[in-house]
Order: sequence, then structure tokens, then C-alpha cells
Amino acid sequence: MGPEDSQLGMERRSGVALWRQVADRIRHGIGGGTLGDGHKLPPEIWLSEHFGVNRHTVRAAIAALVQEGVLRAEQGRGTFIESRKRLAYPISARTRFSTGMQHQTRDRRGILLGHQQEEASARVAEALALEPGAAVLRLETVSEADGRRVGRATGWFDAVRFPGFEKAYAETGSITLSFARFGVNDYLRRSTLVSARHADTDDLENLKLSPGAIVLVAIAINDDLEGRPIQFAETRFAADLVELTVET
Amino acid sequence: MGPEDSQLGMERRSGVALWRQVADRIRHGIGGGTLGDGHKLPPEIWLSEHFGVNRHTVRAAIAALVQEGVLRAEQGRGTFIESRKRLAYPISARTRFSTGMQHQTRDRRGILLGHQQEEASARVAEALALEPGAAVLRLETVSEADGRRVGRATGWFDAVRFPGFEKAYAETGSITLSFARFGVNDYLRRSTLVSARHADTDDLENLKLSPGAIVLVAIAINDDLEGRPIQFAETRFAADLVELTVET
DNA sequence: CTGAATTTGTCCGTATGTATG
DNA sequence: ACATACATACGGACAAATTCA
Repeated sequence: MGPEDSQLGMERRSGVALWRQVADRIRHGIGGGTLGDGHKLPPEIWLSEHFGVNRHTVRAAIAALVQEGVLRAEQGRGTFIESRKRLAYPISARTRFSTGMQHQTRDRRGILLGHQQEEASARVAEALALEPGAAVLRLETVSEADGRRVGRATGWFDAVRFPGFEKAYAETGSITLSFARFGVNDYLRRSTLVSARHADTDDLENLKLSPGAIVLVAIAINDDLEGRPIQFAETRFAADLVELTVET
Repeated sequence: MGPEDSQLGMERRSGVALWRQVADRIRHGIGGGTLGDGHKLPPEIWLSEHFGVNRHTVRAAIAALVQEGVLRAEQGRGTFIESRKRLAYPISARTRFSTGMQHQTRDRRGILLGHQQEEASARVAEALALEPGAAVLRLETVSEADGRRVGRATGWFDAVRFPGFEKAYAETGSITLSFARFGVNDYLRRSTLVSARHADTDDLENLKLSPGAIVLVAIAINDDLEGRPIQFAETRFAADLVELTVET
């Protein structure tokens, strides 16, 4: 069969199809720069020997990545990398989506998917320093940068202090500008909790991801300058498009 | 043909077997507390209806999780959760692995897998403020907490300033204590870059993960108190076991 | 320009794994 | 445990488009 390195980490009967494992390795190799000279992918035959799988399996992997928009195949010429760099999203005391992205991309905006006034759960109440059951406003949003959906957020706000926040957000497309309408001209990031998981149905749909994709989950609390919490939010970022930078 | 919620995120022909998707969801549900009352998993029939798959598929998922050590099945009684919470790994100016974990776990240590003196690549040289090609020491390590492998790290150090660092680490099992032997009694985290990806071969082996698992990747630079970089490291955490907290 | 070499695209058949009932 | 349907993986052969000597 394959060359000397017949087993390069491809796990048979593991519940993950070989073509998906190969696709993940190719995608990762592109990100790390180890695969491809930046423009052209090695031929299918070379890849199939490199990974120790059949050419058809490599073709299935490539087909998935083409569908994903990572690769572009041209008959007779080769397969090319549709590369785009990861967006860096900084986390620091003054981190906000708008300030973070503005130096890297021209067009960025937040889209309001929906909103709802509800009673604060124990978790939300604690984060916002309210009584459990207090009226809070929940906003479901998607963030776009250069036309690509990079983040999907669920945010909670004190409904008493910020009535009609959803209207402000729908008009401005920015949390920062919306807060400004309520007299909050600056705010601080108190804490951020970062984890990662497979994308669920909602993520797949709203971030236009393919099954098996990974999301970075950031759970954050923002305070106003007096130290009172004004926002509790969980944001899911497409891990292929975004990386988080922590400046301490 | 499950109940009304036949589609709960289970993706057919996605390259990931249904039983593995169900296993991932159960593992995630346990971590989030949404599945099981903390000790016992719901019956297989309930799970099969909940996820909209056949009972055989749920059984395959449970068998995999039992093999993994996450669940324990007892004939006639039910399936029980071998529970453990996610470890929180703080990132802040004074973050170190040892200080971060010490309040959550009794037994923790770092294991030296291997070391090598090599010439600094452009990336490493820039991070450590050395000339490209300068002698650097690379350490490959695994971090254990309560007997579970939670992190796999590759670290680079100035070979001139820290000769024999690998011996210090092999003996102490701690970066902090190793630095202390060279007169560095404190140091600061300058920057951290966080991303997520699927586990590769090395991760699967060294963190004892199953294929399809996710790793959180943290790339960090540590400075001494004079602001000179002393360590450049990339750590891969098992995303199922670890979450990162950012205090700003 | 011609023809060989290279590379992707399509078709066949067969064996095994996955999912359901 | 059995039966059925579909997805996955492999092997081979050949067509179609491109490159280059």
C-alpha cells in the first residue's frame, strides 16, 4: 500500500470518516503553512501516499474543502488554496468587537436576529448582579466582517436600565454605539471564559459552517466605569476564521 | 423517527458517524450539566428519542464513552457518570500552570517527553528577541492534573541563558521552579493567542483523546521582570477537560 | 504544432462499516 | 441475532484539461 509512512495518524473505524480526517489535516496544514506553497496543493496521488489512503478518499476530502470554500480545483491544472487569514480578536480590559476588528477589515457589522424580554436565570442574575427573576433583555446577534459571518452572540442586559436596547442595536449594529445612547460612553471587560466545542445546529446554520466544525466559545461580563455589570454575553466564533489574543 | 425533535443536530453523511456525534453530545451534556442528574444517565430509550436515533446507535455511543472512562454501565441498574468538572486555567499577567491549578486539584505535575537543542526559527527568534538561528532549547512536555492528561506543550528557551533547563524541569516537573533555579523568581505573561482545532496524531496519543476531539491552542510569551522574553510556548489543552479564564 | 507527461474528473465493481427495524 | 439499506474505502481504468519539451 502506501509508502513507508502508511499510518500517519488516520484512525480507522474510529467513528470519524477517513475523508473527514484527511480534510481536517489539509485544512490545518494550510493554516500552519506546512502544506502547499501558499498557492497550489500537492497532487492527489502525492497526498494519498502521504496520508496512506486511497486517492478517492483524498478526493472526497478535497470535495468537502471545495464546498467549504477553502480550496478550488481546476481540471488538468491542480487544486489551489483559497486562503484567507484568521481574524485576530483581542481580549483586554477595553476589548469590544468594533475596536478589535476595525484595523483588519473594512466592512463589519452586527445583525440582530431576535430579542426577548425574560426573567433572569440564576446564572444571568449573578453575572449582572440582579435578583433572580429580574427583567432582562436577551439579544441574539450575528457579527459579520468583510461579508463573512465570524461570530454568533447571545447577550443579556438589565431591561430596566436599558429599555429598547434592541432598537439601538438594530440601528447601529454595534454594542458600543448602543450603550452610548444610554449614556455609557465606555466600559470595561471584567472577565472572559474561553472554551471550545463542536458546532451545534444553531452554529452551523447561523455561521454557515459545515458539520464537524469547531467554535470558540467566549463568555464575558462587561462593567461600566463604576464597576456595575452592564452586559453578560456568550459568543461563538468560527474557530477556522478567528483567533483570540489576550494582552495582559 | 424520533419524536417531534427528530433533528437535534445529528448530521447524516457528514463524515462523522452518528454514534460518535451522540457520544460527543453526551460528553458535552455531562460537562454542562444538562444531561443526567449528576450521577445517572437517562435510559437508552429516552436518549434515542431525545437525539432522534436508534437505540443501537445510542448503545454504540455509550460503549465508546465507557471505553473512554466517562461512563460506567451496570447491568439492570443503569449507566452512571464518572464525573469530573472542567479545570479552569486562568490567563493573566501572573498566570503559570502551577498557580492556576493548585486550588482545584491535589496532584499535578509536568512530564518531560523530550528535549532538543536547535536553531531558532524566524518565529521563535522573534518571540524570544534572539537572532534567527540562535541556539534555543525545545522542551516537549505533558501536564497532568489528578492523573488526567490535560495539556501538551512545546516550549522554547534561550539555550545560552538557561543551559540544562530540561534537567531542572525533569526533576521539578514545573516551569516556575525550573526558572527559579536560574535566578528567575517571578515572570509575567506578555501575550497569549488562543485558537481551537481538531486534535492531530500527536494530541490524540499524548492527551489520550479520541479521534474528532478538540484542542484549545494557547501560544504564549513570558517575560522576566526586566521585560526580556524568557519563554515561548504552544500548549494544546483537551477542550473537554479545560477552559481558559481571562482576568483583565 | 505535436505528443508525452501531469493532474483532475468520472465510471465500474467489491468489501467493510454504519444505522435502522 | 438477523436482515436491509446506505455510507465509506479501496482498486483499477479511462476521459478531459492543462503544461511543457
